Amino acid sequence: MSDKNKLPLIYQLLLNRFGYQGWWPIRAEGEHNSNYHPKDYSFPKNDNELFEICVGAILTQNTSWKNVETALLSLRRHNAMSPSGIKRLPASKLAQIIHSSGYHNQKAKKLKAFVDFYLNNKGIITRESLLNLWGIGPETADSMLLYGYKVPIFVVDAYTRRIMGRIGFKENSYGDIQKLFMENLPADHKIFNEYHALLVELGKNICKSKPMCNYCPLKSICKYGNLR
DNA sequence: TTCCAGGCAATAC
DNA sequence: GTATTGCATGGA
Repeated sequence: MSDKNKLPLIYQLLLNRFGYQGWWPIRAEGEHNSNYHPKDYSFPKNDNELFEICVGAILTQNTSWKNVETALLSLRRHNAMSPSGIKRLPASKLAQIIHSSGYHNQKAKKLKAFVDFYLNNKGIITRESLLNLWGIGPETADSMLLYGYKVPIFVVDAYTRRIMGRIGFKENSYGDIQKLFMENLPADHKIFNEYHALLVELGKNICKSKPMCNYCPLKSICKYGNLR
């Protein structure tokens, strides 16, 4: 099997093992916490939910979602989970509120920069314009576009790179890996959504820095797994 | 104690 | 142009 033909197969194997993931975790009407909503691709349903996804995308940079969740709760408690709420706060105060997410001084500055942009560009958000902002790189921009704006663009993260590298794909840069997925799968935001979430699930639980290949649903097609 | 987490910008070479 | 370093909290 050629490498490219593996992409749909990997998706099926991951889906069979882990099931639908229901990303992006979001606090819906009447819910207290951010929750996953498997097989429901209607989120975000409004501007508040969209904004919350964008905030989460910035806060989760190189940080566990658990720490981000604490920071999101803190923002809500301080009445600051909105563009105006964040704009009104001094960066130092904002940093205190989100401290559990780590890098809180940097992330406070990133949130401020994003909010200014967001308020000045209602609804018109391009990848390029996001990348021009201080604090937003390719993964954060693509996460906002895919999970917030339902744009069919593939999100590449550290897990994706590790997993694809171990399986034996030669593509290594963000752009090359992204192209690999986008040129060999239907351009459907629901599929890109699940696929990325499933890769995270595999990377978190099995294809860790110390991989547990014996439990891996991809063992049969993985170069690294077959060496073990 | 050490390592790692749903990156990015600044700096060094 | 690529490699390294600083940013920081919290759980395993």
